[in-house]
Amino acid sequence: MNSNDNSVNIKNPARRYHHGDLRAALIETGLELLKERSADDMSLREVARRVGVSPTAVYRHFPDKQALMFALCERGAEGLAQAQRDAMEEAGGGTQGFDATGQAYVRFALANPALFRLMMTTRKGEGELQDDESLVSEAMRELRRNIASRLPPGSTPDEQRIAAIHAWAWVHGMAMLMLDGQVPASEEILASIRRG
Amino acid sequence: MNSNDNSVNIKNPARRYHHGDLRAALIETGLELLKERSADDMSLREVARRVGVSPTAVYRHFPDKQALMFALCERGAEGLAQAQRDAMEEAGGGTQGFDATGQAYVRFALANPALFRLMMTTRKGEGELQDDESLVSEAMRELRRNIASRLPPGSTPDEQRIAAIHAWAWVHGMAMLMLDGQVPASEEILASIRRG
DNA sequence: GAATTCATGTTGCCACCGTAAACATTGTCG
DNA sequence: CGACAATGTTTACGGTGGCAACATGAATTC
Repeated sequence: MNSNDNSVNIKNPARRYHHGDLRAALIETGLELLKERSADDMSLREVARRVGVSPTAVYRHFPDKQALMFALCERGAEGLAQAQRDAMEEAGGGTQGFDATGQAYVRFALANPALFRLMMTTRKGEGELQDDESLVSEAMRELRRNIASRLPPGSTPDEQRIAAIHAWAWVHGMAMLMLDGQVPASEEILASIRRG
Repeated sequence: MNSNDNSVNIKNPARRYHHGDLRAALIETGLELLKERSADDMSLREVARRVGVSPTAVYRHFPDKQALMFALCERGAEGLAQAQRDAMEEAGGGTQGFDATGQAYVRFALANPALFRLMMTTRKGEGELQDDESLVSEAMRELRRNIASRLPPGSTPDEQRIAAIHAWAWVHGMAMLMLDGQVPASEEILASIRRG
């Protein structure tokens, strides 16, 4: 009944040589580990240890540690996007919904500090420069769409773009300052995030 | 004529057993290294190597690596505070000055990415909870003072506090998104940081 | 000025890390 | 059944932060 057992062969309870679905297990365990440690303090070896597999087995499924971390980021980005959608829907759209997405952003960061940090510092292609889409900025599509509808009519696309960036920066700064302990993560301050 | 030679004994150009001012040299070299590598990729041993000293010599001046990093943060915080004051003064105070400090904040982050990140993730006492003052938030005193004067008269201290936090979060989010490559660090966007 | 003390270096070591290379086991397909 | 490909393990290497023991030399005391 161990829900963390991502193994496919459940016939024999004894240790099998082949895990069954090691890749998924590594990701799941990695995500759990990120609830206890920062991404920097999380070692590939520890993930492997928890899954009950040798350190180098990981390399059958990920070219290097960074690739594993990237997989964790993808999961995180999904979660953030989902949280955004849920918040918008639950608040019934409109201004209320817009405020709710901002607060949901910060709450997601506070609930998953290590993962959130990792997501932010990880870019899509490991190469230096990117086109303009990162994992996270995809999750921000909702935001961008809603920003547009909240601007005075006749705004140029450039104005919309900048307004979206400013709104994102605002909540993102809030999240980071709280994560870094520079600003208390109090409900009072959380609630003050409104009226983009 | 090596300006990086923080040694006191300059008589003998040959390697001396005692460095002279190793502590200062370590900090200076650490800051230089932070211009090339992220804080995580910077090793205590590499700093020692650059200074030309054995790795464990560092421990005569800092209890552990974190303590060295903390010393770098202190320098960084000074630099940031200075940049803020300079910007305010150069712009001649007032609204112009206020906008200038915000842009100076982001520009400082872009100019010292690794140091800025380190400063933000490092808290004063290594213990969990803090009183409300961090290294960086000291540098933000200027901001807080100016925020107060830009609010409608009769604002409560609480409103002032929250307004300052929002202003800080805004520029901080801008800085982080640019550092993380989520938003281009273009002059256009930089210039859009005004009217707190 | 010589002897002693103490701050400040060094060497050697340990456990841990990421990861490459070689080998072992097992599921799959002809 | 037999061969092959996929997926594990073992071993090993260089790098890391940090501890303990030792070496050096500058400052302090007689």
